[in-house]
Amino acid sequence: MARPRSDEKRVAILEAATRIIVVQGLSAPTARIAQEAGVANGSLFTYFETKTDLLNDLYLEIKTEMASAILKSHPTDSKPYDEFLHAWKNWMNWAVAHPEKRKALTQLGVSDEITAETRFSGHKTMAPIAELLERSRAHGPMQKSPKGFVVALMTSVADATMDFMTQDPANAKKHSKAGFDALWRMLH
Amino acid sequence: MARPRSDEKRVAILEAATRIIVVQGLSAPTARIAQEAGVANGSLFTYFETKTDLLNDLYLEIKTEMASAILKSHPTDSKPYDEFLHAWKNWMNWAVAHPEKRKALTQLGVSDEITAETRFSGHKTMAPIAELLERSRAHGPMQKSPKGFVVALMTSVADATMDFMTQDPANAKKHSKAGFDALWRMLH
DNA sequence: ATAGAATGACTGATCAGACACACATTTCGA
DNA sequence: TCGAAATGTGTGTCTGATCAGTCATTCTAT
Repeated sequence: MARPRSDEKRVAILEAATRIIVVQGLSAPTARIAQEAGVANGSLFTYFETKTDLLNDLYLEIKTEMASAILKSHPTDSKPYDEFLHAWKNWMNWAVAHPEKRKALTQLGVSDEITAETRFSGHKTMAPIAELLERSRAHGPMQKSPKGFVVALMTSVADATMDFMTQDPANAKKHSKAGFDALWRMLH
Repeated sequence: MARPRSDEKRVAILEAATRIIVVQGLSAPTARIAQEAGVANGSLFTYFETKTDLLNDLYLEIKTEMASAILKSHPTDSKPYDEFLHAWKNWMNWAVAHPEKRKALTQLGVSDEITAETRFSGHKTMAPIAELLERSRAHGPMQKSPKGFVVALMTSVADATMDFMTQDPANAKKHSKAGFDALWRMLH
């Protein structure tokens, strides 16, 4: 059998794309991404049919990684508060550890290159976190609001918190707690 | 270069840009914008030196309009709650009445075409609203958090609320109140 | 008559993607 | 065991399309 199309290079391209997108935006030339990945620009298209495919794959890859980071070593039998706080800390830690992935994800998220299907898959990876949120707001003032609205509020508070942590890393821990407390107050 | 004669055409171009950007994104050709505005593509450049200038002007124009809509008929001698709720309602009404401007503003806000100066000017127009927020959180649990963080949280909750109202207009009023209550809980 | 506004064909630059080829690995016949 | 054909991966030059911005010219108001 011929050497399999290496998954390593695919990953290298995705990582290169992340780095380039952060500084050049989504209009970064594929040739620049290929160069950064140490691959010929023609080769890029043997791994991804089109630039759009590359961007969609990247979006999903990062979102999936983020979701699994949030659920890392998740305590199953704890109180909602502890469960949720644990997930929140994981989330914020991931954001601080991977600012470039988060930045790329933000750019991809508002791009119209990302298809509805891709967004839907992305949402599905966040389903366990949404479930956690459901349990946390079960008896609070938002129990009558649509689930999607509460999820949107949580996400937006998380995003704002992550932005601020990235911008002022010295007080990251403090901001993380303040953001969580603010969210918790919102739900109770 | 030639100086523009009519401010009307400048406005027409900005409005056309809003409409086109909503459906085509920021990569929409200037020729398309000019066409929508009923102007020759060369003429566009007698009103705006470059495409980047056009986008920056548009960002500021919309942001300024939004800020003044929020402060419309603002009650000066009321309690913080009433003042803030009034401003919130204005904000949400503006968003529902001008979904395309909001959409364009969102796109422009994340674009790297918008300069730091432009963003700074944009923030300045929101200063009165930030001031209002300051009064509303004066004695709450967030009084120790940096002003910028609290503003960011408010903005993100507002954005999420506006998104949901636009997406589910039938229950817009309900969502508006739910969003405000959530924000108020966050601050108290 | 003239100054400045408006025009639209044109240009140079950029970029996604194609394509023809080079090269590595596996298969297979003798 | 060995060489060569077959199979499939990787390359980089090339091309057609797109687009921001230019400029020689025309229009319009006074």
